[in-house]
Amino acid sequence: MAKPTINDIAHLAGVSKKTVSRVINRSPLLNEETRERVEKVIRDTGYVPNPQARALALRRNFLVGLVHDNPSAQTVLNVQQGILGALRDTEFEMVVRPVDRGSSTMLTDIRDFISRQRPFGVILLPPISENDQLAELCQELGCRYVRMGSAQIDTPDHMVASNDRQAVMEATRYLIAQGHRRIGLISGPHGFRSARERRQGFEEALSEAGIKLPRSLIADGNYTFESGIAATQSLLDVSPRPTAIFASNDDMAAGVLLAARQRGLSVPEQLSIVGFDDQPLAARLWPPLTTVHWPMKAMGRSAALKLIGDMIDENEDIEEPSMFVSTLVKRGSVAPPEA
Amino acid sequence: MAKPTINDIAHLAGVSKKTVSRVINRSPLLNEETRERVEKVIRDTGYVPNPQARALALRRNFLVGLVHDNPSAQTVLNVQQGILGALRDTEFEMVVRPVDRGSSTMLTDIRDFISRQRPFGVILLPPISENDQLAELCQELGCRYVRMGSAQIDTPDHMVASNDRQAVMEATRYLIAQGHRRIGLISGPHGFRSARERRQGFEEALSEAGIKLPRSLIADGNYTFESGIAATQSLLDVSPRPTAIFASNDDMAAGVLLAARQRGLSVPEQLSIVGFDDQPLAARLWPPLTTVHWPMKAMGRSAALKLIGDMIDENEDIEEPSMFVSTLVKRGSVAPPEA
DNA sequence: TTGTATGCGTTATCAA
DNA sequence: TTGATAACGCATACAA
Repeated sequence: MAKPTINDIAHLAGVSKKTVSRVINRSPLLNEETRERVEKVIRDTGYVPNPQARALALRRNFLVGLVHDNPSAQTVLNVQQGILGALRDTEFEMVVRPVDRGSSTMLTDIRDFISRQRPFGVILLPPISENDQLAELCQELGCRYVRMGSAQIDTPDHMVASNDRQAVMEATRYLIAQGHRRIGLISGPHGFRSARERRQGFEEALSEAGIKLPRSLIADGNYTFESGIAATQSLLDVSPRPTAIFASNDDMAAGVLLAARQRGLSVPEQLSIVGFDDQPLAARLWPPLTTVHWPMKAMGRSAALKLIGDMIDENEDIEEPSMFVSTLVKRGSVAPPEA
Repeated sequence: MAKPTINDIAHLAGVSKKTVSRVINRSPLLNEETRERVEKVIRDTGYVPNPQARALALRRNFLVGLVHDNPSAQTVLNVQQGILGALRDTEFEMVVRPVDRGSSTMLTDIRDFISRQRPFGVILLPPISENDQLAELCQELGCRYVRMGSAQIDTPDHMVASNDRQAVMEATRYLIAQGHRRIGLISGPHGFRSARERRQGFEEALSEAGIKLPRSLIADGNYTFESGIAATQSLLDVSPRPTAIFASNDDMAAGVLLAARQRGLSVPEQLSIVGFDDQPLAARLWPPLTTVHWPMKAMGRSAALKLIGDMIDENEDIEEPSMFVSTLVKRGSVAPPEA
């Protein structure tokens, strides 16, 4: 049989379409036996409402857009899992929209996407989430949005943030507590808010301990494995060389590990390493990487709930948190410096 | 201004809706100046057709479903990139649908998804793509589908496969050519077609070289890092111990590396390792992992094009390949065995 | 080459 | 508590 429509159900149940519609939408003003009769027909026929038709009539659809520019594979996936967990058992679907932040047409591309699909809302991943023009664009187009990122750069209803600065401060304090004084930093790319926050957390922890950080112990990275290798090479050329390195993400930390090995330095005995992200990779390296856990899955879930919360919450008073704390995961890549 | 509709455009251009519709759908029978006049209005107003309305009228929508059960983060992401590349500049969007293959309701869940959303088509990832009941379900529901996997288990129009067996044969031949005779295998989970194909490729290469494989050199894994460690421990207990190990995926190969290190074995001098997948992880390990490149991105692209090809091809004669070859990537984890 | 009438499956309005 | 009728925005059949 062809797919039944609301008309078929109405006919079979001997009621009007509107009544069927009321049953579907759990309208309170409905005779109980009418409801049961209609529900039986729905069950028997396996009828499901057509989302496209609903979208047209309601003038809103059930798509949540995930707009991103490949922060890192694992990050994207964690966020997706979080979002999909929140969307589970709702009528919402997640559509993924990758963009190219290097392209001059990025804003136009996103504008086209939003004005074409008119998604119920969009979730913006870092680093493009840091782009204020993008947020303004969403406002202008009347599209709900939630930004994810490493600092509170929007109002709580539009933002799910991690406190990267605080987390890196704690990680750095841990290195200091282990006895390290010469600690190198590999920063993230210029212009990334996450890079700035992590760097500031690092610097604050040092200054709080009264440690002066020579400029030579700060190396530029761009979040790639290769940049981690290159940055480490320059850091290890400094004399006296650092006894520990904080890399602003795990991929770069993996590069540190490789570069250290190439120099014949043993980790953690001769060089301690701390990363950021807590990707699966971190636990697979040797020694396993001490790193900051970035709760992107939980944040993705929260972002999605912020977006659709109003539509599904029976009890609307559940307020999604807009700030998440990252925690240090201690594994094997940190030890006290050699005498 | 509210979003303009086809009616507004028709009105502004002084034509009927149908004419506007013809312009949108590039109907050939249209007066050139009429077309230009309408197109100008469309440009000026920034009009874009409503996909939901189109979907309703056309009785088909523009959603491509990606149904999977988390093979591995990187695999999912590679496939997504491939699909999204193919969908780029089309009116199609990708919706992601994770399911739980362990759950008894998996088929029901997917049935609900398909009959509710009525996606234009679905792409099924391994391992659930190997489930024939799932393919039958798609047929029954009249939903286009393409299965991805490690062997040709459906007709070419429904299948994008990699030739895992062939690829593993070549990888194993490479180990043999290096002089290895005692080679251990860590298999994938029972019931996975990819596991079977890879194992068979391994066994065929050995038998072709006249090498008899003792049962003790085959260890069961389940594609996780941890299972790679456990399997390696049992393999290295065999006496004489193997000089090389083929792990059926990279995560397990990373486990081999770790377990070897725990035993104090140097890689590749005392133990050679070959993996499968060519995840980014493979290049970040030390030594970098020799592994089989699994072209999931290209396969995802091909799967998407197979699905929507008819709708977008100007020249319909481009036949998407249904078989992809995986190639061996030689890095540092293989060397001749010690004397 | 263009327009009219009608349908797609749902919800909203307003009256019964 | 229910139903008739009109949207929603677009496409198709059939005329003109």
